[in-house]
Amino acid sequence: MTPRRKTAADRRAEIVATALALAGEMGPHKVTTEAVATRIGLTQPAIFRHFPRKDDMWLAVMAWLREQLSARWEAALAAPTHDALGAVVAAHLNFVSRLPALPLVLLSPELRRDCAALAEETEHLMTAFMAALARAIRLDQTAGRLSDRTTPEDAAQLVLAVVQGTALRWAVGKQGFDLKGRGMCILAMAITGLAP
Amino acid sequence: MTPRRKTAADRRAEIVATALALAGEMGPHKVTTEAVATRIGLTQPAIFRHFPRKDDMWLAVMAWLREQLSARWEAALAAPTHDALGAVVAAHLNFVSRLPALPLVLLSPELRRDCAALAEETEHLMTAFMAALARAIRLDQTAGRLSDRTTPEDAAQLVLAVVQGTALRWAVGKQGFDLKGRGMCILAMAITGLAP
DNA sequence: GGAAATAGTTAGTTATTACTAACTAACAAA
DNA sequence: TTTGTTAGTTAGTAATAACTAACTATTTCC
Repeated sequence: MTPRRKTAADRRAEIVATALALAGEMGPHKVTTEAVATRIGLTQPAIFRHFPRKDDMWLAVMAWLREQLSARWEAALAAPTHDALGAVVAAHLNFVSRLPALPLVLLSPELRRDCAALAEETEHLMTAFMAALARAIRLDQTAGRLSDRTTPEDAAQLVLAVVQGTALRWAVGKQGFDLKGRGMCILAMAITGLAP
Repeated sequence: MTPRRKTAADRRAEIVATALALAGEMGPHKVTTEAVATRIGLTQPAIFRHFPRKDDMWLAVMAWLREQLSARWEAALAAPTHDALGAVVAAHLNFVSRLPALPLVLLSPELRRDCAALAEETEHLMTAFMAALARAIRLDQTAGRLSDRTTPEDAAQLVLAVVQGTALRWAVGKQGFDLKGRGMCILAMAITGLAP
């Protein structure tokens, strides 16, 4: 087997994408360097030319996720809309729908076990998401679409819990329902509230 | 090292407790039979006298969790209170506070990877929790403490997402905040709603 | 076209970990 | 006291998976 050579940058990107895909299919822990390599059509040690430690591969995955996600949050916040919070959450859920691995990778204690840097990266990602949610909520509050009896930061905690809880149940339950549909519906309930 | 012999039932219980403790300390995946055995003070193959496959150990863990949790949910539902939903959620969070492993074990894709029985058990546990939440919500609805514009089942999805999302963030974030306090606070927001 | 750089290969090492085989020692009942 | 049952041991196997060393082949640049 002699595959076409690619530039290191292309190959790195390919490895990152493959790791994410495999994580979605069989859980982050089952993503071995062997599995990644054979899916791409390489031999296993080839992975180590691009990522000296396996953890470096996961770090690259996290970096990619962070880029992608924050780009989408920003786009949703920038677009003029009558529902900033809904736009951000919808953008997020849309992206996650196509990447079942995301909640698993983000929240996998397996991956964080020895690699402190990885744990930090996921913390960053979550706080960045919280910040985006808080910004959206503030926008909606000043527009009078959301109440300002709670601070944007507190409200963001509620929304984050709703989104992550739903996404995780969707991911571990083998994607048994429409994530975006259900997620937006639950968010609507959280906005309306359960009180009479 | 010749430890006191225990009855098989006692030893099984000890192994289950130890597995849970270790899962909380270093993640479910790091819970090897060796780690469990040495913490107890046994040799590694002794584990296999009590659980022929390692998966059987996790199944026993799940069964124990299910017993404990449903007992607490039932107790909370049975006790006369002016806030059934709050009581159930508080009981749940109280229990989880003392067992950081619970969200990890419940939602770990690692554990479910090959063992279908384990995946089923966790499904059961989650649906049982949903059912308990729905019952509590129905009680509060008929008492006029919650609105009945949403079905108890739909509302339970919101509460489940809130509880699981919060618990998971607490567990992976190394228990960096007071789970019960924060959780009840977020639940209160979900009940009040974010709308003006 | 030749040389340097580099993507990739083959062949292996080391560590970990679930699991087994065969034996031993404690306990319980006759 | 003896005898069967069973909790536990020691020693070892097979498989997996991260990582390394040394070599090869394909680009790219002069």
